[in-house]
Amino acid sequence: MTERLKIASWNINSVRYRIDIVGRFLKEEAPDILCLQETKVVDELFPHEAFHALGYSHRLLHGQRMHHGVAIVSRVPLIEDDRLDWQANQEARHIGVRLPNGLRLENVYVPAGGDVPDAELNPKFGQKLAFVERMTRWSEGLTTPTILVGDFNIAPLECDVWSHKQLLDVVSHTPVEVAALARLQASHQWVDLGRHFVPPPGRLYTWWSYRAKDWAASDRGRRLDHMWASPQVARHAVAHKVHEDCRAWLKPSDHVPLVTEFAF
DNA sequence: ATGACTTCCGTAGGAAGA
Repeated sequence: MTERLKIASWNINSVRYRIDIVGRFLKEEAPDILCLQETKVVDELFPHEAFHALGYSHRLLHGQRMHHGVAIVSRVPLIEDDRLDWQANQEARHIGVRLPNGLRLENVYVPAGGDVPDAELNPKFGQKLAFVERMTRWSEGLTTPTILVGDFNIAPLECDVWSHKQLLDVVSHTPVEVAALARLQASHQWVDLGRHFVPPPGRLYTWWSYRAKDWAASDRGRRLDHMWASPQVARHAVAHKVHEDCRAWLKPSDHVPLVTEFAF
Protein backbone atom coordinates (compact mmCIF):
# COMPACT_ATOMS: atom_id res chain seq x y z
CA MET A 1 0.00 0.00 0.00
CA THR A 2 1.25 3.46 -0.89
CA GLU A 3 1.53 6.04 1.84
CA ARG A 4 1.35 9.66 0.72
CA LEU A 5 2.98 12.40 2.72
CA LYS A 6 2.82 16.09 1.87
CA ILE A 7 5.31 18.30 3.68
CA ALA A 8 5.37 22.11 3.57
CA SER A 9 7.90 24.68 4.76
CA TRP A 10 7.33 28.43 5.15
CA ASN A 11 9.24 31.34 6.67
CA ILE A 12 6.17 33.09 8.02
CA ASN A 13 7.74 36.25 9.53
CA SER A 14 5.56 36.22 12.66
CA VAL A 15 3.05 33.39 13.00
CA ARG A 16 0.70 35.53 15.10
CA TYR A 17 0.61 38.47 12.68
CA ARG A 18 0.03 36.11 9.74
CA ILE A 19 -2.27 33.51 11.28
CA ASP A 20 -5.01 34.27 8.71
CA ILE A 21 -2.89 33.48 5.65
CA VAL A 22 -1.38 30.41 7.36
CA GLY A 23 -4.92 29.14 7.86
CA ARG A 24 -5.83 29.87 4.26
CA PHE A 25 -2.74 28.02 3.03
CA LEU A 26 -3.48 24.98 5.20
CA LYS A 27 -7.09 24.86 3.97
CA GLU A 28 -6.16 25.20 0.31
CA GLU A 29 -3.02 23.06 0.20
CA ALA A 30 -3.77 20.65 3.07
CA PRO A 31 -0.23 19.45 3.77
CA ASP A 32 0.19 16.70 6.38
CA ILE A 33 2.98 18.67 8.03
CA LEU A 34 3.96 22.35 7.99
CA CYS A 35 7.41 23.50 9.12
CA LEU A 36 7.50 27.18 10.09
CA GLN A 37 10.47 29.53 10.50
CA GLU A 38 10.60 33.01 12.04
CA THR A 39 7.58 32.40 14.22
CA LYS A 40 8.72 35.32 16.43
CA VAL A 41 6.84 34.14 19.50
CA VAL A 42 7.61 32.52 22.83
CA ASP A 43 6.11 29.05 23.16
CA GLU A 44 3.57 30.21 25.77
CA LEU A 45 1.95 32.59 23.26
CA PHE A 46 1.95 30.32 20.19
CA PRO A 47 -1.51 30.42 18.48
CA HIS A 48 -2.34 26.76 19.09
CA GLU A 49 -6.12 27.12 18.65
CA ALA A 50 -6.03 28.14 14.97
CA PHE A 51 -3.92 25.11 14.04
CA HIS A 52 -5.88 22.71 16.22
CA ALA A 53 -9.13 23.84 14.59
CA LEU A 54 -7.72 22.90 11.17
CA GLY A 55 -6.74 19.42 12.29
CA TYR A 56 -3.09 20.11 13.07
CA SER A 57 -3.26 18.61 16.51
CA HIS A 58 0.45 17.73 16.81
CA ARG A 59 2.61 20.77 17.37
CA LEU A 60 6.22 21.08 18.47
CA LEU A 61 7.76 24.45 19.19
CA HIS A 62 11.14 26.03 19.60
CA GLY A 63 10.40 29.69 20.02
CA GLN A 64 11.94 32.68 21.71
CA ARG A 65 11.07 36.31 22.39
CA MET A 66 11.24 38.84 19.52
CA HIS A 67 13.15 37.03 16.81
CA HIS A 68 13.74 33.71 15.08
CA GLY A 69 11.76 30.71 16.34
CA VAL A 70 10.70 27.52 14.52
CA ALA A 71 7.76 25.14 14.81
CA ILE A 72 6.33 21.99 13.25
CA VAL A 73 2.55 21.54 13.08
CA SER A 74 1.17 18.23 11.88
CA ARG A 75 -1.82 15.98 11.31
CA VAL A 76 0.40 12.94 11.91
CA PRO A 77 2.13 12.21 15.21
CA LEU A 78 5.57 13.71 15.81
CA ILE A 79 7.96 11.83 18.04
CA GLU A 80 11.48 12.06 19.44
CA ASP A 81 11.84 15.77 18.94
CA ASP A 82 15.09 17.61 19.52
CA ARG A 83 16.43 21.13 19.28
CA LEU A 84 20.01 21.69 18.17
CA ASP A 85 22.01 24.91 18.56
CA TRP A 86 24.26 25.14 15.52
CA GLN A 87 25.20 28.71 16.32
CA ALA A 88 26.09 27.90 19.94
CA ASN A 89 24.33 31.04 21.18
CA GLN A 90 20.94 29.73 22.35
CA GLU A 91 18.96 31.19 19.44
CA ALA A 92 15.89 29.14 18.46
CA ARG A 93 16.72 28.04 14.94
CA HIS A 94 16.13 24.28 14.76
CA ILE A 95 13.60 21.65 15.64
CA GLY A 96 13.71 18.05 14.44
CA VAL A 97 11.35 15.11 14.79
CA ARG A 98 10.93 11.47 13.89
CA LEU A 99 7.84 10.66 11.84
CA PRO A 100 5.70 7.53 12.29
CA ASN A 101 7.27 5.99 9.14
CA GLY A 102 10.74 6.25 10.68
CA LEU A 103 11.98 9.25 8.70
CA ARG A 104 13.52 12.24 10.39
CA LEU A 105 12.27 15.71 9.54
CA GLU A 106 14.62 18.59 10.39
CA ASN A 107 13.41 22.20 10.27
CA VAL A 108 16.09 24.91 10.27
CA TYR A 109 16.36 28.70 10.13
CA VAL A 110 19.91 29.60 9.10
CA PRO A 111 20.99 33.08 10.29
CA ALA A 112 20.73 35.84 7.70
CA GLY A 113 24.31 36.97 8.33
CA GLY A 114 24.04 40.76 8.44
CA ASP A 115 24.93 43.22 5.70
CA VAL A 116 28.70 43.00 5.17
CA PRO A 117 30.08 39.74 3.73
CA ASP A 118 33.24 39.85 5.84
CA ALA A 119 33.57 37.92 9.10
CA GLU A 120 36.17 40.40 10.44
CA LEU A 121 33.97 43.45 9.94
CA ASN A 122 30.67 41.70 10.60
CA PRO A 123 30.55 38.98 13.28
CA LYS A 124 27.10 37.90 12.13
CA PHE A 125 28.55 36.77 8.82
CA GLY A 126 31.09 34.61 10.63
CA GLN A 127 28.33 33.18 12.83
CA LYS A 128 26.34 32.25 9.72
CA LEU A 129 29.33 30.40 8.23
CA ALA A 130 29.99 28.67 11.57
CA PHE A 131 26.35 27.63 11.74
CA VAL A 132 26.56 25.96 8.33
CA GLU A 133 29.87 24.31 9.28
CA ARG A 134 28.33 22.86 12.47
CA MET A 135 25.39 21.62 10.41
CA THR A 136 27.90 19.93 8.11
CA ARG A 137 29.55 18.12 11.04
CA TRP A 138 26.07 16.95 12.12
CA SER A 139 25.11 15.96 8.58
CA GLU A 140 28.27 13.87 8.07
CA GLY A 141 27.20 11.52 10.83
CA LEU A 142 23.61 11.03 9.71
CA THR A 143 22.49 7.48 9.10
CA THR A 144 18.70 7.86 9.33
CA PRO A 145 16.82 8.77 6.11
CA THR A 146 16.07 12.46 6.56
CA ILE A 147 14.19 15.39 5.08
CA LEU A 148 15.87 18.74 5.79
CA VAL A 149 13.81 21.86 5.14
CA GLY A 150 13.80 25.52 5.98
CA ASP A 151 15.09 29.00 5.32
CA PHE A 152 18.77 28.41 4.53
CA ASN A 153 19.29 32.11 3.69
CA ILE A 154 21.63 31.11 0.86
CA ALA A 155 20.79 31.10 -2.86
CA PRO A 156 23.39 28.68 -4.24
CA LEU A 157 22.99 28.70 -8.03
CA GLU A 158 23.36 31.54 -10.53
CA CYS A 159 19.75 30.99 -11.54
CA ASP A 160 18.64 31.14 -7.89
CA VAL A 161 18.86 34.96 -7.94
CA TRP A 162 17.55 37.66 -10.27
CA SER A 163 21.09 38.83 -11.08
CA HIS A 164 24.08 36.65 -10.30
CA LYS A 165 26.53 39.48 -11.10
CA GLN A 166 24.78 42.09 -8.98
CA LEU A 167 24.42 39.77 -5.99
CA LEU A 168 27.95 38.33 -5.85
CA ASP A 169 28.79 40.71 -2.98
CA VAL A 170 25.37 40.55 -1.36
CA VAL A 171 25.02 38.32 1.70
CA SER A 172 23.01 35.22 0.67
CA HIS A 173 24.79 34.70 -2.67
CA THR A 174 28.50 35.28 -1.95
CA PRO A 175 30.95 32.59 -3.13
CA VAL A 176 32.03 31.80 0.47
CA GLU A 177 28.44 31.08 1.53
CA VAL A 178 27.74 29.07 -1.61
CA ALA A 179 30.89 27.00 -0.97
CA ALA A 180 29.84 26.35 2.65
CA LEU A 181 26.40 25.21 1.50
CA ALA A 182 27.99 22.96 -1.14
CA ARG A 183 30.07 21.25 1.60
CA LEU A 184 26.89 20.71 3.62
CA GLN A 185 25.12 19.23 0.63
CA ALA A 186 28.06 16.94 -0.22
CA SER A 187 28.33 15.69 3.37
CA HIS A 188 25.19 13.57 3.01
CA GLN A 189 24.66 13.69 -0.76
CA TRP A 190 21.53 15.70 -0.04
CA VAL A 191 19.15 15.94 -2.99
CA ASP A 192 17.96 19.51 -3.63
CA LEU A 193 14.29 18.77 -4.31
CA GLY A 194 13.59 22.21 -5.76
CA ARG A 195 16.19 21.72 -8.47
CA HIS A 196 15.23 18.06 -8.87
CA PHE A 197 11.82 19.21 -10.07
CA VAL A 198 12.85 22.53 -11.68
CA PRO A 199 16.34 21.95 -13.11
CA PRO A 200 18.67 24.89 -13.83
CA PRO A 201 18.33 27.35 -15.41
CA GLY A 202 14.62 27.29 -14.63
CA ARG A 203 13.33 30.30 -12.70
CA LEU A 204 12.72 29.37 -9.06
CA TYR A 205 12.53 32.02 -6.29
CA THR A 206 11.13 31.78 -2.76
CA TRP A 207 11.75 35.30 -1.42
CA TRP A 208 11.10 38.86 -2.66
CA SER A 209 12.06 41.93 -0.61
CA TYR A 210 9.36 44.05 1.01
CA ARG A 211 11.24 47.10 -0.19
CA ALA A 212 10.47 46.76 -3.87
CA LYS A 213 7.74 49.10 -5.07
CA ASP A 214 6.17 46.23 -7.02
CA TRP A 215 7.73 42.89 -6.13
CA ALA A 216 6.07 41.03 -9.02
CA ALA A 217 6.95 43.61 -11.68
CA SER A 218 10.62 43.95 -10.67
CA ASP A 219 10.82 40.22 -9.81
CA ARG A 220 14.09 40.59 -7.94
CA GLY A 221 13.69 37.24 -6.26
CA ARG A 222 16.07 34.84 -4.56
CA ARG A 223 15.77 31.11 -3.75
CA LEU A 224 16.61 31.20 -0.04
CA ASP A 225 14.28 28.43 1.12
CA HIS A 226 14.99 24.80 0.44
CA MET A 227 13.82 21.22 0.85
CA TRP A 228 16.55 18.61 0.80
CA ALA A 229 16.27 14.83 1.24
CA SER A 230 18.56 11.84 1.74
CA PRO A 231 19.01 10.06 -1.62
CA GLN A 232 16.87 7.10 -0.54
CA VAL A 233 14.06 9.49 0.48
CA ALA A 234 14.31 11.73 -2.58
CA ARG A 235 13.47 8.72 -4.77
CA HIS A 236 9.99 8.86 -3.26
CA ALA A 237 9.35 12.54 -4.00
CA VAL A 238 6.55 12.74 -6.57
CA ALA A 239 5.69 16.46 -6.70
CA HIS A 240 7.11 19.80 -5.63
CA LYS A 241 5.58 23.26 -5.68
CA VAL A 242 6.69 26.76 -4.69
CA HIS A 243 3.54 28.73 -3.88
CA GLU A 244 4.51 32.05 -5.42
CA ASP A 245 0.89 33.20 -5.33
CA CYS A 246 1.09 33.53 -1.53
CA ARG A 247 3.44 36.53 -1.95
CA ALA A 248 0.44 38.49 -3.30
CA TRP A 249 -1.92 37.58 -0.44
CA LEU A 250 -3.00 40.20 2.11
CA LYS A 251 -0.30 40.96 4.68
CA PRO A 252 2.16 38.54 3.04
CA SER A 253 5.39 37.12 4.36
CA ASP A 254 8.40 38.07 2.22
CA HIS A 255 8.95 34.30 1.80
CA VAL A 256 6.54 31.86 0.13
CA PRO A 257 5.77 28.26 1.13
CA LEU A 258 7.36 25.19 -0.48
CA VAL A 259 5.60 21.83 -0.67
CA THR A 260 6.91 18.38 -1.53
CA GLU A 261 4.72 15.32 -1.82
CA PHE A 262 6.17 11.87 -1.19
CA ALA A 263 4.77 8.44 -2.04
CA PHE A 264 6.22 5.58 0.00
C1' DA B 1 20.86 55.65 -2.31
C1' DT B 2 23.94 55.77 5.45
C1' DG B 3 17.57 54.44 0.53
C1' DA B 4 12.94 51.95 0.02
C1' DC B 5 9.60 48.06 3.86
C1' DT B 6 8.05 45.16 7.78
C1' DT B 7 7.85 43.14 12.45
C1' DC B 8 8.59 43.12 17.63
C1' DC B 9 8.17 45.47 21.90
C1' DG B 10 5.64 48.78 23.88
C1' DT B 11 3.80 53.17 23.23
C1' DA B 12 9.21 55.97 20.60
C1' DG B 13 12.17 54.39 17.84
C1' DG B 14 15.95 50.84 17.65
C1' DA B 15 17.02 46.19 16.09
C1' DA B 16 16.71 42.82 12.71
C1' DG B 17 15.60 40.95 8.47
C1' DA B 18 18.57 39.70 3.63
